[in-house]
Amino acid sequence: MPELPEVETVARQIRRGYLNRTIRKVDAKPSIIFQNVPAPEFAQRLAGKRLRTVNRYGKFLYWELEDAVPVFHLGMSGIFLKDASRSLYPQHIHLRFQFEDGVNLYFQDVRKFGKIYLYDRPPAFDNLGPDPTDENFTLNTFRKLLNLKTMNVKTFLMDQKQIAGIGNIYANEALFDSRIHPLRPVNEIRAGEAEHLFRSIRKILAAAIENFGTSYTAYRTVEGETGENQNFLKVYQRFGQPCPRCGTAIEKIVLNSRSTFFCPVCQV
DNA sequence: TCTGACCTGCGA
DNA sequence: TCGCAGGTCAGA
Repeated sequence: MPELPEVETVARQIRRGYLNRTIRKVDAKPSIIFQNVPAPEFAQRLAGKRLRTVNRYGKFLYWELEDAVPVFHLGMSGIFLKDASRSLYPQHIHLRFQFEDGVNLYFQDVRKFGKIYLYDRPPAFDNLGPDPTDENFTLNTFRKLLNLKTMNVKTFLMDQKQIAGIGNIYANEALFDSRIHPLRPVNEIRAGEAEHLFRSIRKILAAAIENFGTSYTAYRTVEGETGENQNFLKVYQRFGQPCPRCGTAIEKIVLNSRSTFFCPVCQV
């Protein structure tokens, strides 16, 4: 699934439905998605613990329980579901959390690119750049990040070491909104353009969160519903369709093995 | 900095 | 059968 808006949607829904509940039991299928502890140990260490906080940094979701902090990265196809009967791929459910009062939460990941870690305390995420929804992420910080970089701007936006949370959909959309060509070298972006891009990133991500994320393929909310933001995308997956601003056909190129969509007239 | 590898499902 | 899909790594 999942870029920042999808993970944020999931975090909010888990917070709303599960916060302060105690996990009675965890069923964990052995799987390559478990990174630093095997599935049985993961299950054993969470049993009996109360869910105190649900947090997100970039594309990472993490929970705080008494002395255990599970960290989830949803990869390309990881989703949480409260009702297993809403799963289209029950054979790919890796985790079931049984909370008190018979409430369940399932983790499904068809492609198994997701990753699950277990720590004693919240990680620092110090290998990641700033989260663009954080209030400490200012235009000034953004400008400093852009300086001295020679990579193209789309690669920059998707590089989690630079900024944490933006993936292929929202990199395309933010560049369209700010009228910047995806291949522009970062250090050649002018001050006014940098400010426009900064505002576009915040605006695009906020709107996507409002719309419960983008369901292009696998992503579903915890309720099992599709998001709604796919109805508002301007360029992503719109190759050949008219640019909503100027009517020119949207172009598609491959950049770092990822499809990249832009308007060849509006974006310079 | 680029490419392939990791996985599975789907549609052309 | 092939190419492609909201991601990230290791290794050339």
